[in-house]
Amino acid sequence: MATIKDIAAKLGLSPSTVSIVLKGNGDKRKIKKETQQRILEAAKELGYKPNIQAKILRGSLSSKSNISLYWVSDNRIHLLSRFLKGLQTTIIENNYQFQLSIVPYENNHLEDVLTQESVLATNAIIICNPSETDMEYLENNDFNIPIVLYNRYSKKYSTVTMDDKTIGLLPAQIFAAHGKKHPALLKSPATFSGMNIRTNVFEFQVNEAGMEHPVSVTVDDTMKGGYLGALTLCGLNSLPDCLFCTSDSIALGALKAFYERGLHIPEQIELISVGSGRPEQEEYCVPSLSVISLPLEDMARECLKILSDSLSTFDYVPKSVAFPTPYIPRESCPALLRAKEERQI
Amino acid sequence: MATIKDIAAKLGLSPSTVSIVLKGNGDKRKIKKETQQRILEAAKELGYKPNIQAKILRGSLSSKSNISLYWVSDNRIHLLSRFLKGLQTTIIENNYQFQLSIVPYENNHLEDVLTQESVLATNAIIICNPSETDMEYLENNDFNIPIVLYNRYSKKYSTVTMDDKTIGLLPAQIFAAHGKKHPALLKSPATFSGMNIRTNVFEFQVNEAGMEHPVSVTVDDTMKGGYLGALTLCGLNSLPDCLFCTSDSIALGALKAFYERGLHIPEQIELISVGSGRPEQEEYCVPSLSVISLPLEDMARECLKILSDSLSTFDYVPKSVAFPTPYIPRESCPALLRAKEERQI
DNA sequence: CTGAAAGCGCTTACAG
DNA sequence: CTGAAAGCGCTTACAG
Repeated sequence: MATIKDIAAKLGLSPSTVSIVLKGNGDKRKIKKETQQRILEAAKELGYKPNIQAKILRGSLSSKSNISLYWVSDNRIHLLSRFLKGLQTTIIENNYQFQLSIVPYENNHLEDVLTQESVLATNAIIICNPSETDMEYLENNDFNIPIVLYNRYSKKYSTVTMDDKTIGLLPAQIFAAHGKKHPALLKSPATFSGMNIRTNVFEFQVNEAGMEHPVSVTVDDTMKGGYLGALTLCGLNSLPDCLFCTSDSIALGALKAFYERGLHIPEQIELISVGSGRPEQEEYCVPSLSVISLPLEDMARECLKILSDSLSTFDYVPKSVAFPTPYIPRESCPALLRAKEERQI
Repeated sequence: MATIKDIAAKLGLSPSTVSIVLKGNGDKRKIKKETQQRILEAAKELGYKPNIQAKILRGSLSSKSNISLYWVSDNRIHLLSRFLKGLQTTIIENNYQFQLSIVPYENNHLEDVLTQESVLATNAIIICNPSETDMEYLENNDFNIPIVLYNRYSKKYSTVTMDDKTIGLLPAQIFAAHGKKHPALLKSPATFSGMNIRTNVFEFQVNEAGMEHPVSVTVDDTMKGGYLGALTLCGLNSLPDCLFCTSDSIALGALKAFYERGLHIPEQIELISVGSGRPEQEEYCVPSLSVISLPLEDMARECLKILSDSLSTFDYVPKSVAFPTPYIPRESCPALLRAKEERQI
């Protein structure tokens, strides 16, 4: 990497002069036009790239703490805006002096981007969506800065979690209370163990309640996936009378399929989804979606709080916070007025 | 801001020792336990915050270029994920060595965050959603680094735009070709002049085509806004037979209202929306949305390309790229087979 | 019109 | 067990 010194050496000038010209103050400081030309050309030729770390350091600019947010770059990216919203609100509310960097990574390849070197370049880290493989990498390495995991369990790092058991339990209990007998499950391939907990608990609890063993269809975590999965359900000899979807995307796709097949929701099939998407979308689809609501924004806020505390107290002892996932009944599975388990949890 | 030197001075130790302990290598380097304790306590007491710029500089880490993305922190934040997706794909495809920072700002208050000081701390900038006030600030100030504006016009900065005229023109032409007479418009308050262009051109063109003057309702740019706006339309003495919505959110809310009122789309009212949201959502709502498609991802990609070129060639001459906004007919306004203006534009 | 020198905060190899 | 010194790349106040 070429530096100002390199350019100066090449041209037989001093670093001062080169710096002045590169900063665009050549005219103001009356550097000869010709000299300016030579400097700019040399910069281009040598591929000069200003080193902003040096600029910041030199200028004693009130440098903000850098928080790096690691987010997987697959179709979970559309959840990022809810999470970011939570972070930004918190930053503004608390007047946190944070610079937020987004680091994309590929599923199972966290280790490619979260290196010891990259850790040196930030003050604290939020890690979202790590797979089992990624978690193993995290557990087997040491990074001497505050790190918080979003929705993952660890003894080594701070965590902000929700209760995956409840997410599977609630829909099963509600369907049971509604007298349903034939449950179905539209799920996407598990990208972390919590997803298996959700679906396993649902299947277990549905059995406990004396319902049939659920029909389970694994689909892509997209609206198209949900659409195709629901078509599969429609093709069965006997239709399910209730359906649990593991994401909003899947549920929204399923709604379209049921509509096209002339199936009435909730009359023929009650539907509850994991509320991972935008609440506004859940409210304004037809029929509106009953969901187990995931408090992404609140969790994002808590991630930042934990990091902020760690940074200011210099205390990196792992801290864990779990968030409730309340059930929000809407049209796709209306509340029974008498049912006590459907009160806000 | 306390530094390592401050801590060393306070304790009568050398900066070396303090650095070693703070980095977590105290045991490895056999620093007395007691000394370590004193250092950590002093760090906490003085509010020590490691200066990562200094760390990076000192370590000669292959520092990435920092690209700052300025995005307004109101409900437009849900569009951010599409934009980010475009950026991330480009970064990965081209193996760009960029660190991406997200800088939130309040509408009309870009000047609070985009300061000369903050510009020193980054290599290049993408500015999204500036208001007229924000644009004025930009036009009246000089920043000596590459800056690209997303969806705004400027002679001073590079721009990546779409054709706002076409966005208003197409729906009017299509409704006219379909023989519609009673147009309506659901729009949100203009946050930049391009939005006025879209709606003005629509209103003008609809008149040109001999249709009635459109009923125009201004609503919040949310699904709720669209829902309420559509209810207003339903309450009119004579219903519109076609409707142009200035965002996906508005259109989706409107769909719900029409459904509840028993109005059939497209039979009774044809609907075209500005396709600002997720394409998957447009496809899987009921009925699916006909949209003027905004190529956010491609535009994001182009923003990054322009900055990357500027950075490598050291050439900050403004460059402008305009993107087409193709019409995508779906169920809410099906294509007439014969209509030539409905071929992909 | 251009250059020499100091220093931003940190870490490391070396010395003791 | 701890310290003195050098240097990462840059900019600025000063000198000439």
